[in-house]
Amino acid sequence: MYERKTLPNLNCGLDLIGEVLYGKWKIRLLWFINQGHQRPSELQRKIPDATRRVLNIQLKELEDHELITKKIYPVVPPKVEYSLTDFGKTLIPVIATLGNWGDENELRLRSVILRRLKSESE
Amino acid sequence: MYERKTLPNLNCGLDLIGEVLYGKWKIRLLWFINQGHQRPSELQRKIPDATRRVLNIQLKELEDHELITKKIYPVVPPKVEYSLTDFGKTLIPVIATLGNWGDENELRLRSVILRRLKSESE
DNA sequence: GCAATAGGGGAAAAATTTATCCCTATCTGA
DNA sequence: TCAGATAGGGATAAATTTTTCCCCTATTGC
Repeated sequence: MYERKTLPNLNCGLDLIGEVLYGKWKIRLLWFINQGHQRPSELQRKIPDATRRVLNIQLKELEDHELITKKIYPVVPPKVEYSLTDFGKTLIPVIATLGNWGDENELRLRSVILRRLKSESE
Repeated sequence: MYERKTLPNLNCGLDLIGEVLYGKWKIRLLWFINQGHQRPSELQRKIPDATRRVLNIQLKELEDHELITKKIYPVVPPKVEYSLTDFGKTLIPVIATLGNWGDENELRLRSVILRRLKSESE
């Protein structure tokens, strides 16, 4: 595992939430787990652009941060289920706020993002 | 400037907001600009851990995404002021939601984040 | 014996983001 | 005249994150 060389800032609320939510797929993982897609293979199907590996890594981080729990059923073939902790559930409205802003401004966002991408590649 | 090799996902609101808010200092930049700290040197003082360079780069991205505007006064020494656009202002409540969650859970977050950092370095 | 299933993990490479270093310019104040 | 404030940029290095590739577990069914 990669070991940080510089310590993160933990000065304010924004630093703190950033520390647990940063990660390309974490927010989506929380969202889908909340929607009842709890098994690793389901999550992979919901997020096909991420590799299995990264999802595992980010799920582990979410677990370490006590936002989700992992339940391993001792059966064969293995069965694993992730659930939000009570703490993790308190994040759902926050994530909803983010998603709503994105949805409400979809057209404009798509436009400015694509414009910037194009100008970069010139 | 670095040129992306893979296109970002822009499927849902979460993807879209992520695209404009990802960046280590962007949220803080928006926050401080909203609080009236509009000049680059002020912003640097507010965010001493970031280098001048990164702040400039991220400010440029925020500008390209139409969240802020940059006004250059033709004086010497140079004077520059950033302001939120109307679009950018709509993000403030969203950022407040993030910061509030972080503040409300400060102790717990600090604890789980530090625990994870320690276990990493073993 | 072999494939399918369901879940993982290590090592190294690639992608991406941030940081470092050094440079430009002008004016003010000591 | 030199230091410091103001704002900025290019090149390169370092840090960090994500992807790729290949491997492992154990059981069931054929």
